[in-house]
Amino acid sequence: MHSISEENYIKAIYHLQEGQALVSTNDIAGRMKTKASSVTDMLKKLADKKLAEYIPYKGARLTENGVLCANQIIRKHRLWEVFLVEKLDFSWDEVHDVAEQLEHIQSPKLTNELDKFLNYPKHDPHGDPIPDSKGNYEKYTQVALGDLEIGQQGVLTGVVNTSRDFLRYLDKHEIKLGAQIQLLEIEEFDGSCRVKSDGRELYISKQTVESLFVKIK
Amino acid sequence: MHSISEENYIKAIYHLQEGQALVSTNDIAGRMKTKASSVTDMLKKLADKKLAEYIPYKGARLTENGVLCANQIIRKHRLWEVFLVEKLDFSWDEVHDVAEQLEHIQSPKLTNELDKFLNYPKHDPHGDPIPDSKGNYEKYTQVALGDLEIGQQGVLTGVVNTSRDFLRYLDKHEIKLGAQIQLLEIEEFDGSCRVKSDGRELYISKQTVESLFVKIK
DNA sequence: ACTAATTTTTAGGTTTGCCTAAAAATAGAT
DNA sequence: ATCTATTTTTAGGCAAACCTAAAAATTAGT
Repeated sequence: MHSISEENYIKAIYHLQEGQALVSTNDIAGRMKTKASSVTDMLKKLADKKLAEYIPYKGARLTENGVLCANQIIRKHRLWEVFLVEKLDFSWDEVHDVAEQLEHIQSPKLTNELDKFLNYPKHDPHGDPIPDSKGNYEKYTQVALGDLEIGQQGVLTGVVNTSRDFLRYLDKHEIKLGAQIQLLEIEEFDGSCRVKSDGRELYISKQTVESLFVKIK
Repeated sequence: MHSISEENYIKAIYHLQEGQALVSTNDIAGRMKTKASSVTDMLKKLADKKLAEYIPYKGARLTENGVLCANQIIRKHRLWEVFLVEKLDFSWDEVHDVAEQLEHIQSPKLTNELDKFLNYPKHDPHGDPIPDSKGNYEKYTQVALGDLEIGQQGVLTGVVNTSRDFLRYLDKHEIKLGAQIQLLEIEEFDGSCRVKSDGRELYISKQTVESLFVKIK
């Protein structure tokens, strides 16, 4: 098995290697809030364990095994987030730190039973997809709310910005994931939008529009 | 906060100090499956943190603070056990290892919300009492099934032996916690008993009788 | 292309929690 | 009461995961 520290590095590399061919030591250090020298130590260890390929001075990326491992951690993280929000009345902005702890619990049975208990959710409360027990997840087309055509509608599936303030703002205006949302008008002057969600019309700022993702058919 | 290792020692001392004035280094080492020298190291640290009193060569016991801490860990452990059995279809004999991991998750909100979600259970699936958020728990009189008077009845509240085999045996014979159980007869010759549980009469061995606890009024 | 700036690695150190082996203290037996 | 056996502590080490500071490699500017 892998230590919690190893798992955290795996997760960090996974998120950083999106697109990138190789992830730099410094980028990992930034994300992990450690020093570059600590990252070098760990990269050697992950390479020894065949979880990452590591080319000194060039960078690293996860092997197939490493990606599999990352998917399992992310699966657990996101399932726990669903649990916290749906069953224990946590709000979006409170789940992250706890899920960060829960994602390291080792018990395939626990993970799979939790998945069943939650009715095999496909997305977490932020709209991010939840990998299944084999590591596969739904890669639907997400598009920024602001990129919809006027009059077009979609289902709110995710947020880019996960700052506490932003999530509180959404809660306050009762903008919920899974809600149908329709773009009615874009104000030329400041980029703000008039949208319709759950039957209510509301105005939202350019910044908010850019932080919301919708799934379109 | 306390490390996972510290928490495990606190829990071990708590369980061992029942009755005892002081718990010996060796007893702790036995329960923790470590060496006595490691225990000495940790006792010094716990004493520094005012979680235990430690008298070299004599032994240790938890301070009031240490007991409070132990109660919180036990609270979490037992709440998670209820969750696993009631919500995720785990059986008695599968919950321990997972609960052992989950008990270290740090989030008072999580613990209290879980408690609420489970409807403030008073006992875990083994019949052990669950401390409330202040560390108080119901100390009812538990008595070994074999110590009942002939004809007396009680509610099955706990098991001493938690070996897989034993728990499976109970499941197989549908002997469940919370069931009303009445002692009908003790066989002089081998100590086995005739009991009545949930309307069914069954014979159980001396060994089993000694491993079952009942709550009497 | 060569030097300067940046990035990355190496070397050596710290803390936590464990270990073994030896020394010290306590408990038990006669 | 003394000697032996057991328990406990001390001393010194090891691995994981972090750190700082210095050295080495890479990248970038002109």
